[in-house]
Amino acid sequence: MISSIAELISDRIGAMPAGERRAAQTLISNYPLTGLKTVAEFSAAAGVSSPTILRFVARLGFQNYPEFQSALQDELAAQLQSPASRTLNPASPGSGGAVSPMLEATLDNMRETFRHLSEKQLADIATTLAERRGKTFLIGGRFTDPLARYMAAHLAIIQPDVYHLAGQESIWRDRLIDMGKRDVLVIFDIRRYQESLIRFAEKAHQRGVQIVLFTDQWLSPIARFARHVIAGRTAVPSAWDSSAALFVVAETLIGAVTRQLEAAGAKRIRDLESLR
Amino acid sequence: MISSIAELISDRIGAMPAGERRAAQTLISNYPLTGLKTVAEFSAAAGVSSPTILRFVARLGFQNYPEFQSALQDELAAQLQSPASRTLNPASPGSGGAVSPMLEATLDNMRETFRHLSEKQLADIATTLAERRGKTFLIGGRFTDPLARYMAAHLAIIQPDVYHLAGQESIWRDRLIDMGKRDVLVIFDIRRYQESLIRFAEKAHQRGVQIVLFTDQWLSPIARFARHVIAGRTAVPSAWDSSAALFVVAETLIGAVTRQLEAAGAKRIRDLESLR
DNA sequence: GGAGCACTGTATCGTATGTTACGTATTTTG
DNA sequence: CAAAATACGTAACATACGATACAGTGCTCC
Repeated sequence: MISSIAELISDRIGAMPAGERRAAQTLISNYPLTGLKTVAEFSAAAGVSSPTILRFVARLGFQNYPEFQSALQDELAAQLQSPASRTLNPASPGSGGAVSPMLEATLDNMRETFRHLSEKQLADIATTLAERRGKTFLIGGRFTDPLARYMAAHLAIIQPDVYHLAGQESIWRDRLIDMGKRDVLVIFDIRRYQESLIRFAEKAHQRGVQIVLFTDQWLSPIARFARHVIAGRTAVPSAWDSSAALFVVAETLIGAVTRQLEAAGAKRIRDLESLR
Repeated sequence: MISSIAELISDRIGAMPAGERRAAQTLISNYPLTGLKTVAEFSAAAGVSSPTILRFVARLGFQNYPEFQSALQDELAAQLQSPASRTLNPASPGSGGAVSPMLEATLDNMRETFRHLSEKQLADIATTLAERRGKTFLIGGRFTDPLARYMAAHLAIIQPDVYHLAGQESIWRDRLIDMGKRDVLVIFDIRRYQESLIRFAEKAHQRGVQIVLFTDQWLSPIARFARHVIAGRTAVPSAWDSSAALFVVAETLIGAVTRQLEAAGAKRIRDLESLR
């Protein structure tokens, strides 16, 4: 079975005329980037004419050039999104043998999640949470609401006016009345994205509330309304998605907010310390 | 110094208008593939119009869209040629920020936690949860109760009679009446260990309830009464302890229980699948 | 050695793509 | 609250891109 285009090419390169073979070799030698460029660039790189490139692509079974490029992009996407398949490192020695693939996937998810998350972004979000002039609300979906609770439990200690929105939809929907521009709403929403949350986010957005969204890599529709979006990886070899990466981001944010408030010499923090 | 376009974006994303920010977030969440597609596709993915994409690209300093795409391709080329550099921001210079140390510590915690946790232990605990003949109760402390909720949210789907004990102490204390030998109680308790939880665990133990304890490496006093103890590492460079390792163990257990029930051909699992 | 065939490049065409101008909506500022 | 400024989308435009027809070239086989 042929799974990648590279395999497909090396499979058929023998049955190709000279010009197309040059095209194939050029593509393989710089795979898959040359194939993502224009036909003209590809042909120039291979030293052949554009029609030859198109004939080459047609011989591989693609209807047209864009279809060929899409296939390459899909392949690249799969490659980039699953770094696990790329790590040929045979079982790091410190792990001491058979570690569950579940853990490995989770660790990968975290690295990937943070790779797409710069220090600056995190600092910005922390600032949003630390310097908000109004109130902070937190809410989550079916499986992620515990994360909202976890974050709320910490933030509520170092800041006043932190509220977790719990219970029935009708209950927190009515709390929209209290929300305005100076407030921050932290939402956790991974697929399948919940209608009720989306509606809630939209209305909050209309009221000028700043929204911080924790979601998965496919981005909840709420991203439309969000001021800040954190996209965590959720794929693990299990029947369920993993929220572990988002959990770690949440903890990191809690730490960052705490540090900012400390640095700002917030009175509340000093009071807290004197209480301990 | 800014070396990658991703950095450039996250550096300026704060100073962008809403539409362009959505474009930026969409690109980052699926970096860099979205940027390699056409303007129309990019704009559709981000939910904005094409001109917004072009303005976004212009704001990043590119003269036109093709130039932007070329830059992305060059970056990708460099990345593909040196796969080593793809593991996390390699000691990103000037990272006075506390993100990397925090993440590193968390990852270490997980490895350490699982190093002291054999496959067999996990399997045993999963079996305890899967083959229990009575009910499952879950409860946690001030910061760990969300973990109990998270686990309950999943288990309650694949099993009947799973209850999270919430609210005031007096409420769940009274539920002791319902508990007996065939039941399982999952407790999350890290320091400082909560008196109320310890009392509760003791009474449950006296009634013959099987206790599964999630705690930190210093072991909650509840360990005396527990049938199974999971000791997670919690130390991170932050003002707070981290529950991330325990969270991952919880997720792993959820997955293991699910698998066991599937393997046992539980009717409920089949019914669930037919519902989807 | 000549006829047939396959391969490749040049030139042209239609179209999809990036680009720009303009009007409307939204936000910011005095 | 008014007015300016900024941001955003619709629609029209020009370009560059992929596709195709056709002619030239080299090779094979009789």
